[in-house]
Amino acid sequence: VEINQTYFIDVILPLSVPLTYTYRVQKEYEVELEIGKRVLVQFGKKKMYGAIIQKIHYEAPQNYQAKYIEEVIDQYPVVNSFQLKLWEWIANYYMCHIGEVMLAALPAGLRLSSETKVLLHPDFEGKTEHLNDKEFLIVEALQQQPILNLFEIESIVNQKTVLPIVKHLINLKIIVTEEDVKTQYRPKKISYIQLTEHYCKEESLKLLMDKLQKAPKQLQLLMTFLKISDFFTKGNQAVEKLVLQNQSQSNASQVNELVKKDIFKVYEREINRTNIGLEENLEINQLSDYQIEKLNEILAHFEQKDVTLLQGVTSSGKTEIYFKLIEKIISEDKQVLFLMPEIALTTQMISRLTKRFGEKVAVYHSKFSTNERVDVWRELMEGNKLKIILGARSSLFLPFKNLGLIIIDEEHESTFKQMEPAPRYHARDTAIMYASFFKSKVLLGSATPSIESYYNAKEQKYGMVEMTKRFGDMQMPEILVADIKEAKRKRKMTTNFSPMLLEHIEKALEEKKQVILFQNRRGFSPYLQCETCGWILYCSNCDVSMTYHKFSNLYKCHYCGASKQKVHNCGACGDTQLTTKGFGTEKIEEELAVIFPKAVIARMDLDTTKSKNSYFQLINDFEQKKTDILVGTQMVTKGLDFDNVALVGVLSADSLLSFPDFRAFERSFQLMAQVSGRAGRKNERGKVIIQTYQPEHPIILDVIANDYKNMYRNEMIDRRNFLYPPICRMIILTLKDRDKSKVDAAAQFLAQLLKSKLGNAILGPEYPTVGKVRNLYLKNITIKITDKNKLSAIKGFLKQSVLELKQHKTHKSVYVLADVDPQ
DNA sequence: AGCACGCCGACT
DNA sequence: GTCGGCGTGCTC
Repeated sequence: VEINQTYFIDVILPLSVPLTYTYRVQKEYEVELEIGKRVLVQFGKKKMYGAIIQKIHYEAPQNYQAKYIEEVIDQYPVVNSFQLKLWEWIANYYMCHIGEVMLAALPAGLRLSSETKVLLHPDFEGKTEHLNDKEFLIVEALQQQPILNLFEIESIVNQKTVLPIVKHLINLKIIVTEEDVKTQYRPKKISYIQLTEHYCKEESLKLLMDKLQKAPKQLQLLMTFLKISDFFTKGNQAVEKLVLQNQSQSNASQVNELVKKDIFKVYEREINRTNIGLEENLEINQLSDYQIEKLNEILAHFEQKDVTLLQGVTSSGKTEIYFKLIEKIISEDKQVLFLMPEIALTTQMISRLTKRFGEKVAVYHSKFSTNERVDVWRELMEGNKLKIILGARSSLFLPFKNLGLIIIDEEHESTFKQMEPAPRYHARDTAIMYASFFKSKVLLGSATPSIESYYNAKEQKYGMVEMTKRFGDMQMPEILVADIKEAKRKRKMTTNFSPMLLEHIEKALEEKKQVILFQNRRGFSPYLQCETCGWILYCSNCDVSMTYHKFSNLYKCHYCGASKQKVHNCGACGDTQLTTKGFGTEKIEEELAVIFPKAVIARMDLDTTKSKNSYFQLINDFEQKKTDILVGTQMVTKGLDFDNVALVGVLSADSLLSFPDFRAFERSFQLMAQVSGRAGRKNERGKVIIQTYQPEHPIILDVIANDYKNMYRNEMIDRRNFLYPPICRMIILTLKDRDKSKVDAAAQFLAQLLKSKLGNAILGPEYPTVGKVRNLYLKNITIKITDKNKLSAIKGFLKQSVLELKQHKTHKSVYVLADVDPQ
């Protein structure tokens, strides 16, 4: 090793940039270098970022002069080598930039980027005569408020381009700018109170007590402190400030008074927000013989295979088996990751797990604050306490050291796949890859597995364990079909409810039982149509109809969020005869209120569960039987264990079945089977009513017969005939541009290029179902890959072809994104 | 992502 | 003319 060599590091920036970048390291920082630590670096003219060290080496870049780093931020790495390897795998497999993976993986509190702040120059004396109007406005604002950011300046001068003005003012030495690097993370601190040295002596303490006779509140505070800290036997023990306040019934300012008088001293300690002091409940939950048998089957599969699929009908007691497995893994001093879809992460599950495993458990999902997330992250990185993480898909990115098992419950859920933005990763598939880094096992659980996973089990790639018995031999619900076509023909459908459904709701209400109604569409009605010419109100930015929301009295676009207030005339013929068509949860709720005026009706959809609290409130009210009928979207199908539900209604099976997607039938089956599982939990057999125009549809028949296997067989025939996953792998390239003809031309060019090498593996280009979103026209090219050994070569070719497309002047501005294994 | 550079329309 | 908006390219 040469003596004068300097170190260089390749870093990952928290940005969507295609490369890693090389920086030079000053001698003084060399000892601090470690892969996974963050360094502060300047990227571009002035912006600063906290970037992750990916590689440390001696190779000076050939074609440019590397910048020096600003500093090494961390004392310890924030990501470990397993995580970095995972990031690289995701970027590679899902065809995105590693910076995008970093953005998804690191909680916001660990990401650093600078913001430009504008301040008055220290030598500025207030002369403003020579300034123009806009410059004057900025200086004036800075005299009011000493620090401004660029957005604030934009609004002050009311224009988008402010940099030339700012630069001019800098040249005039009137203002300066600085790059302010801010952290969002604030550790939680707890204040403790102790006596000051002086009053620890007995005489001075006594004197103090005498002196405080005139201030009874302060005396009381002092006495309470002495009592809580057990001062006379244990000495000057610190007491938590809040505890002292509560016990002495005083407030912070009264405590501060004593601090001012130098009687108390305060110190703060950083604490972690993960579960503290929760007791582990060592009582072993007894498994039934059936559950023990199934657990042993799983363990036997794990001897041979890395992944096992556990197919268990609702309430077959999967959770107890999960718990036993978790127990086993943590007794080997390994960690467990328990993934669930966000909507299934209910308080019920969280409290069950924390009650059993105490402070070994942490929960991690998107409704957590960034501070809470960083605390979980740090505890995993630095501590040794956490053994079990329960979370949604992003908890895959936490810093595990010795993962022994990943459980993925509701494995079939499509929300495990991230759609927007990149990385478009599937948490199940990524978890299987990740587990292999640790040589650990994966358990997939579902009542209605995804076709892919079931196929992999059938092909002997995964182990498979089936649980067909419901716990306590509870019966499967009785499923009835209401033929809407027939009811309409007989003119018995005046509302969106069939006579059969109405009759059963009425009966359930009479018996004081609860009802769940499922309609996979929020809002009041999905479109507004002209009675005269058939015109439909469309979103002006997207290629979809606008949904009417009665509550807010707005027409909303569910794709871009745009809304319109009132529409009186037809956009084509100007007629005023406009009617809302179709129905969503809101309309169902309204019709119900008319038919059953005495019933308490609640609605659970995206619109009613925006806040964390409202979601729990809805579930709570239903659990406590305050609600008679719950109307909802997907949300009602998951994780709710209610005992009193006698009836579940699916209002329109057709809207599921007619979805333009190769997975529509699979999804319809899964959704209907899942809602059905909500009916009749204890003692009684529940009822499910499915309303449909197609009572003879094979999927409906499979749902009635609860025949997953038949659904699977038929689906596989279609997937083979029309070549869809799991028979092949799919990648969809989506091209976007504001100019429709540009997208068409670029898509045509790219498809031609791809076809020249891959032939009929390339489909399209074609318009997706929604051809325009947020004023961007879309076009898809689908790649079907039957030989999975060629997967990475084909991805390489795709990247290269996109680069080639970008070489052409006419096509270079078209945005291309890749979706690997689309959902 | 954010910033510089260069092109082009519209307003003093 | 010039200012400000906007597309394009580059950042170690």
